[in-house]
Amino acid sequence: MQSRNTPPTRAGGRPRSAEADTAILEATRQALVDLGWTKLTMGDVATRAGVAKTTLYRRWAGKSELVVDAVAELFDELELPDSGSLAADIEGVVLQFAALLGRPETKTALMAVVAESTTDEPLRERVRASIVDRQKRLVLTGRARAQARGELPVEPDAATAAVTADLIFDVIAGAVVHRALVSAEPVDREWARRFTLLILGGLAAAAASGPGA
Amino acid sequence: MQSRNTPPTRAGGRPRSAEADTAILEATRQALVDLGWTKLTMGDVATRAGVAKTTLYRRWAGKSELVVDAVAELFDELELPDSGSLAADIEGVVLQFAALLGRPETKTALMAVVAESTTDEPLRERVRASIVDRQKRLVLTGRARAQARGELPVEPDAATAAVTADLIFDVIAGAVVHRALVSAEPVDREWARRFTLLILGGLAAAAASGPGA
DNA sequence: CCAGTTACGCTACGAGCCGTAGCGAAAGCT
DNA sequence: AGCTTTCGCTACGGCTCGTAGCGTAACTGG
Repeated sequence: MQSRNTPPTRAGGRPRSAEADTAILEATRQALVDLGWTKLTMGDVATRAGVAKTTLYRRWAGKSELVVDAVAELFDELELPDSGSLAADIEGVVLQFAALLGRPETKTALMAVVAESTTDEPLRERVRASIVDRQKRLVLTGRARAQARGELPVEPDAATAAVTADLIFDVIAGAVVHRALVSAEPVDREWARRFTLLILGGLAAAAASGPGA
Repeated sequence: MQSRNTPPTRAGGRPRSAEADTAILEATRQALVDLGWTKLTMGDVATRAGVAKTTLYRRWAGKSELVVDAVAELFDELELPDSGSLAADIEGVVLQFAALLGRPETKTALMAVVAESTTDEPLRERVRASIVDRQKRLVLTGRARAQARGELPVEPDAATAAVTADLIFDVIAGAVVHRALVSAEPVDREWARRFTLLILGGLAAAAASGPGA
């Protein structure tokens, strides 16, 4: 995964402990659950992981980078089972995102690192590579399947196809994040269903469909 | 606006300086621009505003509450000119949101306070009342206009109508925020146009429409 | 005019966290 | 062996936090 910072020079000495790495990341996630982003401190994580504070700073520049790597591992679990239809795939993506955002460690960390990244370009790139792209994969997969089934038109020009994919991704991920973290309302099957109707059929379709199945 | 904490007991003594209030909030916004959320400190804001640090703590519990009030004032400017059609109104809402999110003080502060609010319920309520509801107004206005024009069906049941409104709001606000802050790509007229097509006509319509007008 | 009440500026303080330096010991490689 | 890098530990200056204490300023009611 190339999470930690690579040692500045080449090999030849004592190798970095892989156990320490996993212990630190696990301790970071647990600290996020217990304390939240703000009250999480480097010293506390070191104590929890059973390593010295200096060891953390040898591998990560600071709290933001550490937390990004810690939560990024959770996004590895994301997977999209082929459910046979575009509508079902969208609901699947939505519920997958929602499950991750429901976890307390993700909830408190995700917005915080995004906030940091608005004034820290390298961090933003790290967030993109470690977290955002992992989400995006799901959307691209679902889109490719839908095109294979003939449910969505294939865009011949690669550039405009990429623009469309970006648009779709921002709409889906943005809506789920906003619902879960800003509105702080549950992203359940019912919400996913109505959201899917909106995305597939547009505003009028979503408004016309009542609460029933 | 009822931004600061009301004095605990009733009147009778020296009133709080209104000039200090505006100076503090203005200094807070400027500090957000210069330093960003993380490096902003209460002491620094006090110095910029020309007041004592203790004066800040008499009115706000901490950095989060202060920043919420400081950026909330910016959201007062939000207004939706009646542009005659639902499509144009949606583009208007999107560009209004985008203009606010483009400001450096809003950019760095908004995600930060949302992150804080995930582990601080009173703060979340404050964010909702001061910021989110101000955005929501625009969406509700546009929706009502569209229904008056016959562009959207009127939902008779108040409960389901509210659910639909919440859904639409999360989709629009979420997409804009995600595009601007997570993907960190510009929300320009072209993007607003394509987004509007997607919201109005659904996925297939958005994909079918090429880059041209 | 004068007592009562509240806000203000200022100073000072203990507490906590940051990020780094310096040390001796451990663990690999050639 | 000898070299190189990591590790745990301790200690440190610097910064921010949030509060306490004081004398002064501003406004109100008798």
